[in-house]
Amino acid sequence: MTEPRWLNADERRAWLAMLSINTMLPAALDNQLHTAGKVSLFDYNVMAMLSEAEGRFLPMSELAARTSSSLSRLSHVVSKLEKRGWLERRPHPGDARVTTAHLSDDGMATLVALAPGHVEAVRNKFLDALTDRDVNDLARIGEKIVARLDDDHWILRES
Amino acid sequence: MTEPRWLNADERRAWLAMLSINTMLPAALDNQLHTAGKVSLFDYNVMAMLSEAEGRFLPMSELAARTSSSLSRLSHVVSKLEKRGWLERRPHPGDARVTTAHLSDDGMATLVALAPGHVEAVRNKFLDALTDRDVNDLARIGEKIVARLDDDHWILRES
DNA sequence: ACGTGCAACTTGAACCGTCAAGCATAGAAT
DNA sequence: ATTCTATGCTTGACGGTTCAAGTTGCACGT
Repeated sequence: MTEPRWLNADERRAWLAMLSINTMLPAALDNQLHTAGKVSLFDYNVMAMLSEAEGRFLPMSELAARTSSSLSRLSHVVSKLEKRGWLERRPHPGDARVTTAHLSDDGMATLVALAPGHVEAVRNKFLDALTDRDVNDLARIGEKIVARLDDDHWILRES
Repeated sequence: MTEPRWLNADERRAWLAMLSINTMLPAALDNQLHTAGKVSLFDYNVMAMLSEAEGRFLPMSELAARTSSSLSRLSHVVSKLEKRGWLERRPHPGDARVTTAHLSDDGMATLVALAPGHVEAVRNKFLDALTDRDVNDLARIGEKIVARLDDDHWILRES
C-alpha cells in the first residue's frame, strides 16, 4: 500500500481534455446524425463497417470488434436496424453458431445519403481544429492508447 | 452541393482511433469504479469536481460545465448521489434560482477511498501507454479539440 | 457416443441518458 | 408597476446500454 502517484500538470491536462472530448464529441456527432436521419453515431458506424466489408456482411462478433462494442449492445442495435429494413440477419453456412449481419440496399442507400453530412461534421467538430502534423501525432498517440486497451484491436492490424 | 472531402489515410487513422477510445476508455474506467464502489466515471467526476472547489460546493450550472454535461443529466445524477448521502442540495443565498450541490463528509470519504484505485486505472489504461512527449502533445491537441467543441470550456481558462 | 468446455450469440430487466416540457425567479424594457 | 424575456433548474417519459442468465452448436478427449 504505497502512496499513489497523482497526475502532474501535463498528465492532468491530457486527461481532462480526453474526458471532455469523450462526452462532447460523440454528443455533437450524434446530434448531427440524429437531426439528419434519426440515426445514432453507433448506428451509423455499424452500417459503415458493413458497407466496407467484402459482400457487405460480417459475423456479429467481427462486427462487434470493429465497432468496439459488446455483443449484447450490438445485438440490440442490429435488431432495431433490422426492423427498419436496413440490415438483415442470416445464418452462417459453415458454423451454425454464427449469425451474419448483412447491409441491405436500403441500408446502403441511407448510409450514402448520410455520409457527406457526417464527414462534414467530423471535419467541422474535430479535424478542422488540427494541423496536418497534429493529425499525424494524434493518429500515432491514439493507436498507442487503443493498443493499451485492447492489444489486438482490428485498427492495429492494417497499419 | 459539391463532392465532400473524404478522409485521407492519417485523418482516418486519427478518427478511428478517437472513436475506439471514446467507447473503450470510459468503459474500462467505469468498470474499475463500479467494481471498486458501485460508482460510474461520471459520478466520480461530479464528486471530484466538487472536492476541488472552494468550500466543496458549486452551483449546478457550474458543475455541469465542469463535467461537460447537460443540466438535466447532472440533475438526475445529483438526485441519485443525494439519496446515498454523498451530496446535498442547498438554495443559493443571493439568487433563488440557483441550487448549489455540496459534497458531504461521507461523499468526501468515499472519494478519498476511491481515488487511488481510479488514478491507478487512469495510468494503467491510458497514460502508461504514452511517453512524456506524447502526453504533452496530447494535452495540446486535446485542448484544441475541446476549444473547437466549446470555445469557452472551463479547462481552457486555467492555462 | 458421450461428456465437458468453450464460443457465438440472444434476451429481459434494471439502469442511465436524452429530450421536451414546465416552473420559478431575475433582470430589462417601457 | 407591469410585462417580457432569459436564466437556472427539475421532472417524467422514452429509448438506449449494461448485466446476468440462458440457448445452441462446435471441438475435443475418452
